Amino acid sequence: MGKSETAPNPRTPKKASSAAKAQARPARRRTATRTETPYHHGALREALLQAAERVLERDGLAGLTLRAVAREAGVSHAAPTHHFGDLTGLLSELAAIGFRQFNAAMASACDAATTPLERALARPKAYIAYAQAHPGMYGIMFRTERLDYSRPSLHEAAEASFAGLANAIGMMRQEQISEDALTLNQGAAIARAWSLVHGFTMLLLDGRLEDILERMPEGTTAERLLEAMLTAPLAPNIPV
Amino acid sequence: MGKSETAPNPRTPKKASSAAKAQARPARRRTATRTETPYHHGALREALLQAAERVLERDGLAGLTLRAVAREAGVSHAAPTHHFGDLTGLLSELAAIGFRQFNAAMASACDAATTPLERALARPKAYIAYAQAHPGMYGIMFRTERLDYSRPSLHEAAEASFAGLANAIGMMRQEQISEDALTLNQGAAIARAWSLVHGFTMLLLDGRLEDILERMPEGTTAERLLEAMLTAPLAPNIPV
DNA sequence: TCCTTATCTTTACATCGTCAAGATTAGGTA
DNA sequence: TACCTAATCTTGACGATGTAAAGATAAGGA
Repeated sequence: MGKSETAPNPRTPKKASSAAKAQARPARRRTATRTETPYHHGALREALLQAAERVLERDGLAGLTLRAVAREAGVSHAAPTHHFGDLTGLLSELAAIGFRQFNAAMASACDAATTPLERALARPKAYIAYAQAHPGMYGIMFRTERLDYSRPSLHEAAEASFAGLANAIGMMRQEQISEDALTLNQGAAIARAWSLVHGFTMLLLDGRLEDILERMPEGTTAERLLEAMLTAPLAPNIPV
Repeated sequence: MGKSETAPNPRTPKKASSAAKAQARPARRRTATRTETPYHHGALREALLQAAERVLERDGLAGLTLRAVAREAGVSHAAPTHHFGDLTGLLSELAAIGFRQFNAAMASACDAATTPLERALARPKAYIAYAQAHPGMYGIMFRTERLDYSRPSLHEAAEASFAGLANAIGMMRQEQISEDALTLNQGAAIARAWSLVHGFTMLLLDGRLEDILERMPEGTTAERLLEAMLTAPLAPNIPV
């Protein structure tokens, strides 16, 4: 596609889109109509984040570049810099959004559960369901190396995710889990639950579980395998 | 560092390094000494893979580029193309090497174990030990999206890794695990073991377990947490 | 000895992240 | 209201990357 990088700003007008035509825009003639594409966007930061989410869903992790996001939002390639600093900044803010979506999905799944077994399975199921529905977002959150957890939004969202996990483990073990002190068994339980579901999800998204699924009784889905993994009895005298 | 990309090939002479000096090499005068830097490397493929491993250890995943590998090996930036096709090819061959190292480490750890408990813990411990010792390599194997499993070397090495896991699970369960048919419980056991250790390793390498480790009894190491995670009794009536 | 082919270099191109400088406008201040 | 500072956005440039094409060089068989 010829789509030259230096083409005039094709941002779509937000309101009063009428009478906005035949604008060759030779160099930059503004202050007249004002309805076409204002120099100042007004809410570019949010627009960029939404554009990034679209690009991520459309082109995957590899296609998510600063310039692609700027193109998708219809601004110049350097516009994101002012709002996010650099690529790490954009990815971090996007990851924060992902964590919030993620937490919300697990919380609502948890609320809908009634029996103890349902409650125990609700979070893991919601976990992999979110990852399968938004693999790009999950990759931003857990696969990328370029994340800056010193950013408050990301730090808070990730912290909330961890707190939700710890809380769920506490509920299952029917004991209070303190904020700043964990027993060995408590830490082990949290690490086990997190590792299990996170590892399963990574392997699933990477297609590494297909070998297993193919060799299992036909019709075995990933969700069924997850359920079996979480509930199947352990062999005697064997810790894992 | 001025290190111009077009500087004359600085490959170090392999043997007979004497009498190889004062070579301004104005344009390309070869066929005379032959001891300096032959146009044909002779074993460039292996040299590139070793260079890639060095670059990976030195500069991490982000620094591992085709051109950096070529520089490290002292050849032109397009030389790797002929041997690996593209970046995916190089990464895939490197990942295959990683899987072989990985399998060897786990196998030897397994052989050294005597008691059943040791045998059960030997593989997981060797798994995270390898990942901690070679985080770059582990990243190539499990974090990169650019891997081509249709390459025979990578396919075989990854398959061997999986077979080793399935075999270990079979030993622990004291049952034969067939090549092409898995019961639900067998598949669940394999998925559980793999997910647990893989997830734990990813979280550990990403620094996401530090929050947990800090809050646990002081002196708790990652290895201790792993051990507890694998052996701590599960709470009653709770599957996870 | 010659010639085909594999190997390696050179050159070029599109794309990327990032920086610096300029253009434009919003919003407070007189 | 008029101005002015600062925020916002664009333009242009730079070095780095992956990849393709074309040329140079040497290896190995005919």
